[in-house]
Amino acid sequence: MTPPRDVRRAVDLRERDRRILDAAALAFREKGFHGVGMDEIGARAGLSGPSLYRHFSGKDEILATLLHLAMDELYEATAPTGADPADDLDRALRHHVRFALERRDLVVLHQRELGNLAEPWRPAFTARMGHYTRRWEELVARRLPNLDPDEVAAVTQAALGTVFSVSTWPARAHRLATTGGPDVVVELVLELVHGGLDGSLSGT
Amino acid sequence: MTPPRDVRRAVDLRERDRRILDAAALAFREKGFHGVGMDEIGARAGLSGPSLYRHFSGKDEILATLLHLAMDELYEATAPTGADPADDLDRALRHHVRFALERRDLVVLHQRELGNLAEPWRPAFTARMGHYTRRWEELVARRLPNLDPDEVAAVTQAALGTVFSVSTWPARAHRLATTGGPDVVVELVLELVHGGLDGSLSGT
DNA sequence: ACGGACTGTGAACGATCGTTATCATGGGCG
DNA sequence: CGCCCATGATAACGATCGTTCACAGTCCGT
Repeated sequence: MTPPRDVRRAVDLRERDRRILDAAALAFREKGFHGVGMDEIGARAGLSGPSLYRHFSGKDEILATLLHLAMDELYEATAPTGADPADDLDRALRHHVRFALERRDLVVLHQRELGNLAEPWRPAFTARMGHYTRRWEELVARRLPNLDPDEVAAVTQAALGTVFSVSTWPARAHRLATTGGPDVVVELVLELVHGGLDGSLSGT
Repeated sequence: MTPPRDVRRAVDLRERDRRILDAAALAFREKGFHGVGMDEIGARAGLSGPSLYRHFSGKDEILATLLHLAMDELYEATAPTGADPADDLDRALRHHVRFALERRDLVVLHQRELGNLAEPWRPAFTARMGHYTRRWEELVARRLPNLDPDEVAAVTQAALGTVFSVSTWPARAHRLATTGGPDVVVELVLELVHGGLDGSLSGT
């Protein structure tokens, strides 16, 4: 009998693969995709470099898998419920800030290593990115109906920039999360973003 | 007679060096520091790979020079005039947004390649980064006096994340700048940031 | 005109990279 | 037990990297 799968997720993994991916994500965040060798990824995961090829077809697939993992999480968070537009946007923002706090490695990769995604993974991922961006712009457009499409796109990117910056905050700014817990950071960022969007309600 | 220099700037260059640096900045932005070879940098600048060593001691120094160039521009923009704190913050923000639009390559490097800065350039640049961050936090703290230091650090990073996101906006969002000119983007981003900061005036 | 400093080139070196080949080990099952 | 497939390790290959070397052309002061 085939094991049950969550069809909406592009990636499903065994436990050993997760160790490899976690090690790779951390290493990629620290030194960049091209700055880390297969031997180092293997060593961090507790095995040798060439053994990684028993789990992935190569370094490129490891990166592609990590980017898809991040996209799984981020895309789901943008699902509209059809209810109050402001609630949908608020929920998406909260989920993103929390994810940027808990999986800094994945979010940093999503910001920095998109350009290093190789064939044949690039087209499929570019398509997913398109859907993701369109959903975000819908969330923003519903909240700010009097903006034209270019403005919606810009405001969306600015808001995402604010949210994702959490994953690159230096230790000084990150202390807020370690002392007060993640919720403190979530509320602070949401206050900033919502305040900015409220100010943009004035129209063109 | 020694040529006159602007002492506040860490970097001063001849014209040929600028071509090399521009080519390197563009290549680094597209493929990442480790993803570009010296031969490619040279080819983009109109010469061969080994010729670059007539102008720089190596690849690491090219990156270090680029990061210092970005820091020259960004640090100057954070100078307080002692006048109205709100004006100082506003001027710094405007300068940063405009710089993130005009020199996307340098700003992207400043965001992504700090970790690839090698010895012996790392300590000096880390020190400059510290001064830069502290000046920014002062600008924010003067504008929001009832925030504690950790909150100031977090709000500062979030605002910088918003501003610097401009340099990574995709084409869709960037069309605002090509159709309406850079000022449209500057005003939009400033409205977002100021709106967020106003909302945070409510205190802890 | 001569000599040296400056700036360019192609060839080549050692190191490291991603990947493959080859072999060892061990658990599940006839 | 004997077999096999999954999973590990070591050695090695070709490619590419950053860098150095040896050399050629050009400009300029004497």
